[in-house]
Amino acid sequence: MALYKEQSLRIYNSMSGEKEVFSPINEGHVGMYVCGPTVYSNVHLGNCRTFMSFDLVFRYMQHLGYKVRYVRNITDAGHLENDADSGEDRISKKARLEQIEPMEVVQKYTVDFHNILHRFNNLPPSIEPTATGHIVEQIEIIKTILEKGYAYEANGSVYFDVLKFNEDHNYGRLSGRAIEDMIANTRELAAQSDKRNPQDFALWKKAEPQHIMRWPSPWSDGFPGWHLECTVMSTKYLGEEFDIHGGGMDLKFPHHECEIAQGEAATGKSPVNYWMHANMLTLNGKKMAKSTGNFILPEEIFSGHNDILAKAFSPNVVRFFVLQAHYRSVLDFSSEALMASEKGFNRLMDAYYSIDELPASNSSEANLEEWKQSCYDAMNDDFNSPILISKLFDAVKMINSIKEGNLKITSEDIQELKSSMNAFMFDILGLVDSVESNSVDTDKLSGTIDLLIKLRAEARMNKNFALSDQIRDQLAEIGIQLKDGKDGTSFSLN
RNA sequence: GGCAUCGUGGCCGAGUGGCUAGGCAGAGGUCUGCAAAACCUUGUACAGCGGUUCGAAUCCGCUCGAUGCCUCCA
Repeated sequence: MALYKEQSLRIYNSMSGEKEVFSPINEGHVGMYVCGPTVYSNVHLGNCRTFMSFDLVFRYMQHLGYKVRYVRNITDAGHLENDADSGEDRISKKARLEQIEPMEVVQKYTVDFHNILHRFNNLPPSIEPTATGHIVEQIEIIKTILEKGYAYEANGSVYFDVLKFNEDHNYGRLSGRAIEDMIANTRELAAQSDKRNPQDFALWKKAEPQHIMRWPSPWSDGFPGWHLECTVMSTKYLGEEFDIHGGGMDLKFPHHECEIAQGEAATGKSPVNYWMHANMLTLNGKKMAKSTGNFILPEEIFSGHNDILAKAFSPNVVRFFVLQAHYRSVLDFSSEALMASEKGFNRLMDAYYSIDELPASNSSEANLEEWKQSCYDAMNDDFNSPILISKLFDAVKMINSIKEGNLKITSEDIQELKSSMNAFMFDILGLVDSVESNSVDTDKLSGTIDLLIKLRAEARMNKNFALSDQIRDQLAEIGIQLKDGKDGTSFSLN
């Protein structure tokens, strides 16, 4: 029997503002769409946090036995940068700056994006469609929305008629905005003369002569509007109504609001059952953002090449740090916080690796079933990874107590503990088993260090502490720490 | 200005009415040739004021503060 029948998963739905029991449209299947990146520069850690959050969702759903189709787009057509820029989009602007083709920029940063997410051990989505690959579909849906009367053409561009839509639908439901308020609080914007109303948004934009990325359409040579690609690609691959739509909190308005409007205008159906929004990663108390320069790149963290970092941190530790906060909470990035996570992470991994050496007893004093269910309860409660991690530390305590002889456990339970820890740490949280992934190198390394440990033990036996301390200290200098325990010396790599 | 979210101990970060988060740091202890590591034990908290309640960090109101969105944005 599939696990999802035993576990009751609840998801916080941004639309209702409440945690709701998750019930997919088709039993056993989940359709999930997540707004992907605009590939015009390197992804920063803030972007990565969002994708790690949804990777957690993807992984847990799969663990529960759901067949998940996870669609995440690549925005390679660029969005309008600002009104003063006469419709020039980000990707083509960058291209001109670097004297290369737009698609070269797209390729470069798409590769970077994939590499970075892979290092964070994110699973690739099931489908990763691009905006430029779906221009035809976007033009078709614009025609439909025009036919239904929710859009109008003006000077070669097509705009969504928000006021018209709001007459028989509710624009602003997701973000909790009333259209009257929006009208009352509209900023003074120049160069919006084609729009009937400032709230209207572009479905198709006529390209200025210097605009590189352009496609023919019934209205003009131009490019699709900012919000259309997600509507088209989500419904093409998941259906007019699908289960989960995710994205960063900053996309809630206007992007997701516009997606709802476009979907409802085109099909008459509300496209999404569960809206999920991942919160921001902050740096210095402010949102990480490319545009403000307040960001840190994953590469800088892996290498330690950034002034705010005391040292380098592995992708694994960064992922653990991110998962120690709930996805709907703001998380502040700092070297200190990462340092704390690293120590905790190492303790967790050390405990995991010591499970195989635990002594078995004839009976168990620990209630593993109860512990395991508490781990599921955490995840079932809107993917509460910080609680899950606290439960894993309960297991660390359990493992250490068994090791110290203060707790008895059967060999069956040891196996159960190991497989559960394995599932929660690696399958669900997506941490990487570093011993397993580096086995070839560590074989040679550990043989070498074991020799040094033996030599040091001999020196200590002969009370040659000068030599034994030299071995210990010099290994420490190159990042190898010797650990003297009851049953001899082991080591760890820092 | 409008809408939304949040304000937890030295730091990070869970928790939504009564009972414990967890991690890091700190203190004490075990172990050690000395250390480190590991393990055990352990303290300090719910922005402020008022209200509801037998009982509030948790609900309500106000004040102060912070952040996000309102323009591309994970």
